[in-house]
Amino acid sequence: MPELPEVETVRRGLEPRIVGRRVLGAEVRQAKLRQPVPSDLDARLKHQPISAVTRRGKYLLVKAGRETLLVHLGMSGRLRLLDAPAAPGVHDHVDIRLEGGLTLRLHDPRRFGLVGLCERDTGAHALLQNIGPEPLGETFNGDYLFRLSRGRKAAIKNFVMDSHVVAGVGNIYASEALFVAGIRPSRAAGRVSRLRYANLAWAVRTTLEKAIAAGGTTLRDFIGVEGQAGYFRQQLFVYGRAGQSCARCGQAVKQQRIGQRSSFYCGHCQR
DNA sequence: CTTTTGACCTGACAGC
DNA sequence: TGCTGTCAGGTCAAAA
Repeated sequence: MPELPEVETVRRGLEPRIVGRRVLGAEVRQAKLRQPVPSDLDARLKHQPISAVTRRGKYLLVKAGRETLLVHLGMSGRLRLLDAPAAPGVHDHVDIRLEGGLTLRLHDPRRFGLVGLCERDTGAHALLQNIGPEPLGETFNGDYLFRLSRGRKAAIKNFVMDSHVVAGVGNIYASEALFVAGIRPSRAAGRVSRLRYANLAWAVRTTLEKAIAAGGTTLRDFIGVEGQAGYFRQQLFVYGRAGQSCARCGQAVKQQRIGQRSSFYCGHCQR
């Protein structure tokens, strides 16, 4: 479900409400997520004061004392911040209880999400070790993509969705950015010019920024921490719009499977 | 090294 | 009303 803009929406919703509060305890009802939820989650988080909520790619990091809680929402994860205790429903796997009667609750039907703890003090975690640059950061640009892509034969859509190449770009925003940049998603990554990579880097950045401004994209699962939907869906050019007309040229948007994932593009505007 | 495939899960929906 | 197959905002290890 959630790509970078959705996780950033969650982060922005959480930060002002939980920073400064202490963790009272953690309840794990289902430990079998993408990785097992640490059995000492409660012991290590209890009494710790939350000092920051940050993001790395699609990972959310909650700094609590010397510990750092790591959360990933996978395909179907939702994080809600409850103002009052409420009985857990199906797929409500983890609760983090905070001062002030707040509960941070992870709901994840497919259980591709993840709740973990980083190394004490350093905040390091194996899953964060080899992630590419932040697409909204300074080191991400066309030259970086151009250099890294030389000799690569894989489709450029897979290339930009590779978390080792750039963090946080998933199936929706890869399709959208490639449309904005005018590049066909099936094109070999190594056969795209420096200039077009500059366009793509810009397209990725602006697409993500606009999506964040809209509170993310709600297709089915995604909601913010207060339960609100994101409305970037209304601004999608191609994703999920197969057969509908391209906003730029009017031709029907096409759908094609690339690397097991649905991809959407305009055959006229994207080469 | 790069690329592809299969695995991990549940739920919604289409078609029979 | 079932049943079956397909699809879904992700990611990783293993195989090729």
